[in-house]
Amino acid sequence: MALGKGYEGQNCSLARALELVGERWTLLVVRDAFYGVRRYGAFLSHLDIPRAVLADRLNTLVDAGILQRHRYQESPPRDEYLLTERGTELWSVIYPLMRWGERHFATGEPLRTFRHATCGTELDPAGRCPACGQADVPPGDVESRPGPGIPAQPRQDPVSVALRQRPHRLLQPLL
Amino acid sequence: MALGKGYEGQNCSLARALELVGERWTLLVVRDAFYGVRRYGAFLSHLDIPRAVLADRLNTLVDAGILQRHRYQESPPRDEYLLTERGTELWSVIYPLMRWGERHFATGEPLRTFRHATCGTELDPAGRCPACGQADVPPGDVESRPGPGIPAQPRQDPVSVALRQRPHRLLQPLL
DNA sequence: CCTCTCAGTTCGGTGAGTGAACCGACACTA
DNA sequence: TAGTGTCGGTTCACTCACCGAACTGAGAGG
Repeated sequence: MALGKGYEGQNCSLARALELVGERWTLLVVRDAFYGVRRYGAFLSHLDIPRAVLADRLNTLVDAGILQRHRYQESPPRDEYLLTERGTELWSVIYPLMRWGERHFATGEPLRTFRHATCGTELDPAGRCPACGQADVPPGDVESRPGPGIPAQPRQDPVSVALRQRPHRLLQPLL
Repeated sequence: MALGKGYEGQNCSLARALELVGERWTLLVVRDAFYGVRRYGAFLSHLDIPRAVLADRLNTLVDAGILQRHRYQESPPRDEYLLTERGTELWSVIYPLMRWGERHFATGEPLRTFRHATCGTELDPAGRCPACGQADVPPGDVESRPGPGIPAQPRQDPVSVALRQRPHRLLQPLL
């Protein structure tokens, strides 16, 4: 939500959630984190987001306990950004919103499909596995596959390429 | 999401959804529509949203087929804004986001609870009815009740007052 | 050294959000 | 028939978030 920050008048929990997650780009960053994107440069090239905005969003998400920084090398110091438990719970928001957008505003075939990794069945629009009957398939058990709708001029950044090449389990590192 | 408009680079359906629903205030307007708010003035006083922004969001939502205008009197001409089918489907996004905000950022007891109207059971965080086992309780079958956490200085606008006074079925007119 | 990469920060310009004032149609009252 | 109030906006000046391009700084590699 291209947004300012506060909704002070609103004492509703939705307003508080939107103060964090409703800013422009934020949910796309979180979605990429589900896809296994973990590094500044990967978010940057995949999202075409201004560098300053990305730095700000990552900091905000870390401060909110949605992402955590993890130092993966000391010299030069480099961090990656991983979803916390709190962040992982946003799957139940992101997935239905994705499916909603796909149903109503898609231009063709879906670009990605999501399956229950343990049984291979495609998830229903609410994120359940129709075969197992499992109610909330946790994102760690979801496999994302490239869908039938590949655009004419696909993006060439490393994240897009990796996502097109092979099925991939959510939350696992992509690159 | 205080946001600009486009995420052109992103061919993902999430980005397209966010172009509509990700702007600042938009999801709060839609939530109020679920609560049964239907008129410009009611949205205005309940949300404390700038008049111009509200007018813009209502137009955008109507153009996107999420709300529909309904002329309820001719002189002077007055419209109300009702959720379409497409808009109603956003319940599966709004409800989990509300519960997520409540779990992680609430300051006290919940302000509202949501029950399956036909059996009286409180919905689980995913929007299911634990008693009936009904998977997706449609918003029209959800009853919203004032919760235990009433703020010290409650809002006095008509919508807030009505929501505090009595249980109320979603999508039914509030005032 | 020189160059390259990575992860940011800085900075000037633009556009969305803000809030107060204004507007026009109509109803109600005296 | 003038005066007042309501409702649903529009207009306008201001600010602040976003934008993109340039810059920085630490380290790697040659």
